[in-house]
Amino acid sequence: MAEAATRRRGDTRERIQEVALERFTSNGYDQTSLREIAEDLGVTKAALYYHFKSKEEILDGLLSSVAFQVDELVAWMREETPTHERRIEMIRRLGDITRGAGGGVLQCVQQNEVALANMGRTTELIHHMKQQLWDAALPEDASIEDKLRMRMAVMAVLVSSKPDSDLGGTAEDRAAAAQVVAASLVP
Amino acid sequence: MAEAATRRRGDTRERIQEVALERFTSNGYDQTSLREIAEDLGVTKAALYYHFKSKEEILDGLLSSVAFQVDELVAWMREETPTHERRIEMIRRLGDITRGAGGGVLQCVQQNEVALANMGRTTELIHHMKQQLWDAALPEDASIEDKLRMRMAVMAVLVSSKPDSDLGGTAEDRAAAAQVVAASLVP
DNA sequence: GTCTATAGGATGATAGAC
DNA sequence: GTCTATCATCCTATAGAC
Repeated sequence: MAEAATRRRGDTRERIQEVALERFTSNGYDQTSLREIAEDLGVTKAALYYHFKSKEEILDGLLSSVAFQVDELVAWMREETPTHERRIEMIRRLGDITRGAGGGVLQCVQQNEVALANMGRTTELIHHMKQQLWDAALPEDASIEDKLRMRMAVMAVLVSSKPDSDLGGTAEDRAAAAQVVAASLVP
Repeated sequence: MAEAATRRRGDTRERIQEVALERFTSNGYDQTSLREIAEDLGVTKAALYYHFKSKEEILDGLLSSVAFQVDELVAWMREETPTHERRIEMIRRLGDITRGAGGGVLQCVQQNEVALANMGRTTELIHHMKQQLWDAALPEDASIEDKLRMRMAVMAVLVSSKPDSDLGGTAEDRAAAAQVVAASLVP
């Protein structure tokens, strides 16, 4: 059977993050209580507090894992001056991150935009991540239209990778369509 | 001085909706308590319950005001079979709604997507509104790419009308850029 | 229409036993 | 590492006086 069904002692921290990410994304950060997460895992709330010192820290743990991947992408982008082709490759790599391990975190961030917009450290982390991406992709004096195009290209990738997207088709179909649309958007 | 500063007795219902919309949009629906709204208005929580029978009903009131405008747009769209030009005009009209009276509601819906995704009646209302828009704009057998294009065009309009958008420029600049980008997206 | 007062419950978080 | 028990706080919502 699936390994997810086994008890998996010793990696409770990871299991907490898994369940939390899933619920934060589908039900929302605010609407997900620690009680729910604990019950899902078959432990008590108090157990969660042994692994994380607050609810926000559970989210921060998830964020920093993907922040590392975004930092790598930004660093790669900064190796050369950005061209149209390079920006397209950047979107492609972002798609890989979104579909890869921990990519659900980006979904989670997008789905909870407002909820995470007034949360101190978490908000700063997200804002910094986005800012770096935009700065690496476009010159600072880029036109409003180009900035908007770049943001929409990124959103196309995120929207299309939503599992319950009402676009239809398989995940692969949607990812392919997203790349085509994104390519036509990127300045 | 501004009329907003005057006491305006007798339209408490509207004032509640104004304040609620503002806070739902900027701070999030879940993170906005009725206590905050009441204090903002200089009344007590109990007073809110005289005008609305629940928190959700405050939101529903806002939603139905914009649902009417969307219904009109859908009806107009259905007068003729949709063409590229007609879809562009649809996006333009949607932009008018977004910037016009009650357009903030669309912002609010977008900003609180997850929070409003599991709320019974409210969720249905939103889902129905979106579904009608997509159905009116595209044939039901449209390709995934075309569906995605249409959705991104709408999102471009919404993103650009966000007041605190980090795109820079005036609201008019951003609206103009959004129309250009949307036009290049619409199938 | 607006108030005071309060019910009734959920939540994030902590203390301390095992 | 996980538990029981509990705290303090906040929330939505209601009852009833004015």
